[in-house]
Amino acid sequence: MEEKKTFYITTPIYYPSASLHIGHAYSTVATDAIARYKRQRGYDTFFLTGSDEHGQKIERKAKAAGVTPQQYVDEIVAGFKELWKLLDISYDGFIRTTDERHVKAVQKMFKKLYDQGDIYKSKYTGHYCTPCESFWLERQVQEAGGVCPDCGGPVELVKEESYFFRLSKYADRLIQYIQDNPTFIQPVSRTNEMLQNFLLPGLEDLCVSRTSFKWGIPVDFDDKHVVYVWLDALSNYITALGWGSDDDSLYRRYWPADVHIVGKEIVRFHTIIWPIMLMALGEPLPKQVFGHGWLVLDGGKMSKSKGNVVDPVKLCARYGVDAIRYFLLREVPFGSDGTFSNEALISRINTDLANDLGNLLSRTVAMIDKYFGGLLPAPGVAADEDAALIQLASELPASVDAQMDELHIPDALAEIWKLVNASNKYIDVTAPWLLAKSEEGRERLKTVLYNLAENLRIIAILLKPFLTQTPQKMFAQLGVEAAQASYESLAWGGSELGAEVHKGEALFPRIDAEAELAYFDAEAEKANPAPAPAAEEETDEGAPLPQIEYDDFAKVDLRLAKVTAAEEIKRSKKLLKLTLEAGGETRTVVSGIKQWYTPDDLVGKQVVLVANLKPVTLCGVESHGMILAASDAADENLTLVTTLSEMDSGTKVR
RNA sequence: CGCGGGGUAGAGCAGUUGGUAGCUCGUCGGGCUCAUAACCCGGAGGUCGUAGGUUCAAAUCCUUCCCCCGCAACCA
Repeated sequence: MEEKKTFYITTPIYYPSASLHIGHAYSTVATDAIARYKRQRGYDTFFLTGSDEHGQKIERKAKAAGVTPQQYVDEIVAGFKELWKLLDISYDGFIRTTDERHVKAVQKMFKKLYDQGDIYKSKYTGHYCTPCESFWLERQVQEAGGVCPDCGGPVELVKEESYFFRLSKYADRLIQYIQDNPTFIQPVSRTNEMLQNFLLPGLEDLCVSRTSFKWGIPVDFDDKHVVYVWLDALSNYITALGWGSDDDSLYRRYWPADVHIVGKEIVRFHTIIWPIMLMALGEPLPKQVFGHGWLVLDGGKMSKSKGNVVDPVKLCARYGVDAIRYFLLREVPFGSDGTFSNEALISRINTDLANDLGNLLSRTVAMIDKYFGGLLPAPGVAADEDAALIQLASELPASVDAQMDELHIPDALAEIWKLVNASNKYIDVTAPWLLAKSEEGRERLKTVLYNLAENLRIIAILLKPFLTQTPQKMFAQLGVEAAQASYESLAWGGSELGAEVHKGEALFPRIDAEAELAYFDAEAEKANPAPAPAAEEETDEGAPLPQIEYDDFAKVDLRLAKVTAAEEIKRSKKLLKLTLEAGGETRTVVSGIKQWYTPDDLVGKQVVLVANLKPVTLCGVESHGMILAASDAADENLTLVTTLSEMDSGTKVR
């Protein structure tokens, strides 16, 4: 008995700290379409999705909500599953990183890697905020301005004990693998990015445990530690198949994965950390990692405060699942970024779905109804214009395959639409309404309508992986029985003669674009009443800080200083290196004002210096203090603070 | 000179083994009346970011510069 070829495909596992938006829907719908396509072509397919549920952020959010972390994620993950149900996502497995099977397998994996020396215990220094009980990296603290990123309070330098994974040990092997397998990272442009940016410069070992929070998988031989993010999350792709459990039959059947579909932001982890984990475990690597682009919103990035978060649930309710699936699959080249806008969505629905496909079905069925009493006639007289049409229809499956083999989903749909468009044109050329007027014309008319019905049947079958409801509706109107609706019956001429057609509802009612856009505006207005959308950052920054004592203020040593020299820091987009003179003392200050000032602008100017700020190194230059500037929240405008009249430098400012 | 991607008709994009610049939407005009004011045909609209080079021939190859977008490192 010959075994069916297997196909294993995955989405990323999503983080349940908030509801999913259209971007998550995009990844998942695309993966679903590929999975359905492979199943249709006879592959023994396994499609995995899931949720990545651990980490400090979840722990905190749960605490804030007054529930346990488990309760918190349970609720959100239930929402994930609802959305996937709504979008007709045909996953075969749903892995949660809180699943017992996953927890056990990760512990086993951790132990194995530790025992063989690929994970080792070490210490690293970082910053600890006592009130928050949080541990922060140097970088995070710096980004927050030298304070706790969460509460804004002081942090203390501590050493935390951690486990580290020896990425460096396997780097050479991975580089070799990537070079030997040019299709491993897709699109190929990402291959260079990974090699040049991360692999060739050298990998640092990865911190894989934490002691600063508890919501994670405990390291079973050292219970102060929980497994930290990547080891936990990435391993889902094999733990879901039973790796490391008593029953690993799925693992043996499906691994290695044929393709991991991921967003471009996590290509790096899937093409560096994940393969190295597998190498260390002695398991085969996935055949391909495909990084797709993002749906960028028309008015900029999605943000709650802009009121432009696109909620897939609402869209489906308004336009139907297939309209949304079609838009996601068709609009954006798979692998590039694309724009999401209400205009583009409406345009796609109206042009492709309503005008082209829906109307083609409608006019075909109406004519069969009108001219032949609703019964599909046997072909009568053939004519020259038939041959090209039939050939196009016959070759269509292969054309679709050629695109799907490369995961060119939008192009596969475009191939199908070639037949839709050719059919519409065929009606125009053959002019059935004229044929209906004469007896000999009616013989020809039989052929024309048969050909149209047959095209529509083939189109519907080929659409099945992409649209989940429309093909059924088409079959119902065309009177196509289940036996003729399968992929196996795809060959030209499969429509049953005398089948009874049924005029039905429009597949996709045309949308009044103007009215619809007005509706969206009204919704946005409701969700986000005047005054004009305030950016999240703005509200944060604009909010008054708590009152302080004069003593607190007096701790800041502000001085006038004169800029004696200024130069760009080449490696940096933002930084200028300034040499200041203040009361006879010379010091170097690094300031993020490159965007607004050139060195020449600054030399000779009097500025206000925060003289007693702890020194810090930025882009390799040590900075002693900072200079004051006013800037708006969006960082569009910035101006340095100076004096109305010049005073001696070093003069105290208060 | 950190890495990478991109600059082609009003918009969004194809087009790189070099050989008369194409698609979708929009726009203008025409046709048709079976159909969801849908469908079909045609026109207008581009010195292919800039400057130079190779060539009989460059969107395509080489070099210069400009601009945009990610990533990385940075607003003390």
